[in-house]
Amino acid sequence: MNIQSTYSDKEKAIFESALRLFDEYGIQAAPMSKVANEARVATGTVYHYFASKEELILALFQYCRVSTNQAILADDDTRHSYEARFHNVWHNLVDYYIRHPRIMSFLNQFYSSPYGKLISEAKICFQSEIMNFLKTGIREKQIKKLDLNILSVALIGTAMNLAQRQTLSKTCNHPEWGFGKKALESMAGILWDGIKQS
Amino acid sequence: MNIQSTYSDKEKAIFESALRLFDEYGIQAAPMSKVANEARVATGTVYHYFASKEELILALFQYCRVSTNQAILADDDTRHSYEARFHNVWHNLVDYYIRHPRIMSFLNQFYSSPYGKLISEAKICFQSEIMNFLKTGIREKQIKKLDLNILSVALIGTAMNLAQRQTLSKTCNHPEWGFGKKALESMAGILWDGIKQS
Amino acid sequence: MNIQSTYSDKEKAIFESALRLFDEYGIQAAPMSKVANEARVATGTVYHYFASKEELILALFQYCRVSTNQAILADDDTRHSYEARFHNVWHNLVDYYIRHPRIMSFLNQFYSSPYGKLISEAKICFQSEIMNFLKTGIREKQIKKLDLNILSVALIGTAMNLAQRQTLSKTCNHPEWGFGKKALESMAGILWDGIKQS
Amino acid sequence: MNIQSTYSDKEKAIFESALRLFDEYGIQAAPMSKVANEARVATGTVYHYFASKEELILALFQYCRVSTNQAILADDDTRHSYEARFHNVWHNLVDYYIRHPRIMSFLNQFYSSPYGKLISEAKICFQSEIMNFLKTGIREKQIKKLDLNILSVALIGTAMNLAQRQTLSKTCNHPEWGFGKKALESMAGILWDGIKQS
DNA sequence: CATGAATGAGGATTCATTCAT
DNA sequence: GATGAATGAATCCTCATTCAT
Repeated sequence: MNIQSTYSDKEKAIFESALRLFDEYGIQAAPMSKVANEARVATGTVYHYFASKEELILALFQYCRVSTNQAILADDDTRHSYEARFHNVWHNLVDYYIRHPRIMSFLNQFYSSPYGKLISEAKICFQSEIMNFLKTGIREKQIKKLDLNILSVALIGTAMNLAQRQTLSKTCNHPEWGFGKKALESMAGILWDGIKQS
Repeated sequence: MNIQSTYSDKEKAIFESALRLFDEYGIQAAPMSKVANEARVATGTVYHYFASKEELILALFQYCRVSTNQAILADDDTRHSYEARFHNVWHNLVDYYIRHPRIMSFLNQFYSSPYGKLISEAKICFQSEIMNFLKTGIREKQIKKLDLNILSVALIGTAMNLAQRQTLSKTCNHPEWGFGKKALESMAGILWDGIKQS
Repeated sequence: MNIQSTYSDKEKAIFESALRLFDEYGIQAAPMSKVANEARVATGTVYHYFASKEELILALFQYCRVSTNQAILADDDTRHSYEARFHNVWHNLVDYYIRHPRIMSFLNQFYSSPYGKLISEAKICFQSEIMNFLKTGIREKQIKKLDLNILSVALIGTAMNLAQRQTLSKTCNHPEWGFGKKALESMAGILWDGIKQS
Repeated sequence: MNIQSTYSDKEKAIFESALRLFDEYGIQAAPMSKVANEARVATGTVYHYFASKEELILALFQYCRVSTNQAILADDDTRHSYEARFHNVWHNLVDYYIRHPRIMSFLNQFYSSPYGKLISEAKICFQSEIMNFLKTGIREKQIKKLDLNILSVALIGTAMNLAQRQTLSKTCNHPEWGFGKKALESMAGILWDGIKQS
């Protein structure tokens, strides 16, 4: 049961087109007409599905939020050790953003733009499953009893920042800014060393 | 010798106006005319100092970059322990962004927008002093011999993400998203525990 | 035999919806889609009955024209004195517009808009029954031998203007602009005094 | 001291252009771009002077209202008999609309459109000088003690309606709908006979 | 240097109309 | 007949930029 099945083909085409153009021009500078063109629909059609550019942006945010959420915890397996699960979650997050640079770009722009202020609740919601995952770690005394927001910052802040640089290193042809498998592993290790119950 | 002294009063007024409006409307949606109005100058005057909107944005980026850089390492004191210095640097970064939310907002927007791709070199440069600080830690065997970019991600990714949430918690009136002094301290502690040479 | 019986229920629903929306938004600014919605039919259905927006407007004009015409002379009774009949016709006209403000609004808009120029003949036709009524008055030496158009202006100009103000006084909550029964009576009296054969 | 001197040349050009296009297409269907073109200015220039199409329409209404007002009572001479003055005022009104059919067209459209509801007070104000003129007639026992609004309807309703038909008779090439000098005179006579103190 | 009126290309949005179902 | 998704031309308005004063 995939969330994406709740969107029609046209809506999905519009989302994909928007993601590409938001990445290329920036959310605010991307014209709706181009979004429509690239989605192979008429301008009016976009407005048939989304009342305004803002509505499209918010719907796209939900779409990305849910996709990301699903990807991160999809293969979380409680039979594994918490340490392994933690590594896995963090890697999933990084991987997801690296494999979907436009979604990362969009989410980053969204959060830092005025739109970010529109979603107050939604945002918390976004992270609630990760929050639960971290709570479990504390409850099971696998990680230190730290502020949940702090743990979340440690997990998400590093993953986002790292994926962003990795993507930038490709975009800008600066491979030396990028990371190898070993480097990624060490980042997860730093976090785990920092938060594990010792 | 303050960097800001190299800008005239009008330029600084334009920068401040731009920071406010970029925060309110988003960089791309903020009109030059409003930037001019709020800076109490004529539209033409802005174009006297900055050839175009893009030039203004890039100049503002330099301005913010340098300000931030100065603030972070201004009081670094090599007579203190490296651990203390690390905590200090990280806190300075967080503090600076929290005390200058518009600068944070601008830098975040800048990096996630297409402008971010314009500054390849500049960006690295931005972090070079922090890089040096981290190199020192490795050379002096205070921290593990990790990839410098990874260490930089750990430092900057967490600080940015944390400051952003702190600011959002105020903007959105959700104090529960914010952090107390103790929580901040623990974040720095996690990092240090993760990277210190044990 | 009512004129309205020649229209289907759907057509009448569309007419009513159009009258309401033309009054609210103005003829040109009222969208066909809203006309359809409010008439509880699909957009395409409107186009099934009326080839275009212009056709709808013209059909609605006929509809209103005939309704009005019928209402004004419906109870004209040649057994009464001409003076009484004149008063009655004038009052019927005023009453009809006051009781059907949307029809008045539509006809006013129609006549003052470019559509008004489309109906040359039709318009005269519209007034032909009133013209006949006035001719009778002259023939029977009840009223002065004046230009028929002038008499028609006296009758219709005052009735329209008065009804418009009365309606506006309600819409704008300015009862002092409105008229009582006595004032209405005096208006008819002025006209009669001005045109009667003395 | 002409009211029009308070408008710049560009504003007046925009007004004239708007009057022409509002007459040709109807207020709502006349595009601002054409208004600008015909006024020989750029689109943006129109928006420099008028914040929106609605603002332009309201400003134009004021402009027309004042012009009309001035024209009607400009040559009113209290040394003449009240009857002569009454005829003069009524003729001035008719003449003004006939000589300025676009102003008449605009005012008619304005009053019958939704904009008409915006001006409540302004409208009364518009007629206040005519009201005073009528009051004088009553006070000096030249005309019957009738409701002022009724007198105003008699004066304005007939003048508007007559001018409208006269103009339509030209536009539609139906000279038989029009009026000669004698017919006009008789209309004023009807009114005077109806309202004069006998 | 400073001003702000003027420009006009470009963007968000609407809406009359069509047509496959 | 009835539907309403789809179209895209047309509209209102914005805003980066210029330039005469």
